[in-house]
Amino acid sequence: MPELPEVETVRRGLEQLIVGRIVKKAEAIDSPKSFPNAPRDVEQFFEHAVVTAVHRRAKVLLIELSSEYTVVVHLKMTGQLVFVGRERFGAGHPSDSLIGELPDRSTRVVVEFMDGSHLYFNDQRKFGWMKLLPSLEVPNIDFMQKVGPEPLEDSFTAKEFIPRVRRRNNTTIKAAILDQTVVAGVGNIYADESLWGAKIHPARRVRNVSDDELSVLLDEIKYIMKLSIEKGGSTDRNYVNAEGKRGSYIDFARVFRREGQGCPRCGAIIEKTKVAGRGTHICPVCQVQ
DNA sequence: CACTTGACCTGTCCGC
DNA sequence: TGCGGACAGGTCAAGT
Repeated sequence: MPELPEVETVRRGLEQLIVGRIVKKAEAIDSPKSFPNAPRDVEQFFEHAVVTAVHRRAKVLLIELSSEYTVVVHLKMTGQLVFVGRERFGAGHPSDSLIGELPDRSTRVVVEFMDGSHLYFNDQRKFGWMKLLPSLEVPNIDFMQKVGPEPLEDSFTAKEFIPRVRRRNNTTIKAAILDQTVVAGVGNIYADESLWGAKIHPARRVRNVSDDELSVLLDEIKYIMKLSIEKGGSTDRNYVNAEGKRGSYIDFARVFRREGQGCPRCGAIIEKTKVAGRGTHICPVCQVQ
């Protein structure tokens, strides 16, 4: 669900909404797992800290504070970071918001700013997490050391992509591009969409996929992710941006969640199967096993 | 070592 | 209407 385009959309929203705001306090609600080192040990690093920047690496958000600490957030499946300005209280809800009054029962962490606005970390399934780390330590954490290159960097070309995928030569192409150490940010939606774009069956072994096909696949990954960012990401179930609003990429999806409908390229009926343990959508004509 | 599977959770949907 | 079970999918630990 939140994959690279969704996390990037949240990042852009937060950059507009919370940079420059001063934290009053942060509170973890009822779920130590969502915020392993909160609240007692971390309060002093939040209090009166100014939000200086919001960055993204792969599917992780990095909210930098003037206290030289960084809030690291992974939304996993159902995580949301929603900002609510003071003006929203009493003003009713925007009609395009997917969420109601906050906090609600999925709220795990509440950050209150000095001006009365709030940032809510909601997570229905509790897979997501927030951690407060010294900013200097962030590049050294295990995740940062292992995660692969950003696919949208212009410097990331087929020349870098192909050998990284071929490290997983013995598995399926879908499993390979879902591997975050191969390339950052691809999840189930954009794996299916880009493999359809490149006319590659997700269950094919990497060793049976040519370099030319991998090159096309990288182009498709870049194209799909850029398009999805333009559309504000995919709202399949839970995903919302920093204003609580849905993204519209799913309306443009060619195969994801479109089983039983016609392939936009050839008209054949799109099928749903399982590859790499995930629900997988294919055109049985365009994507030959 | 490389790869696959199961666990982590909860809400939703489907069939009985 | 209620209930059990399957399903959703990002990541990591455990298993093959």
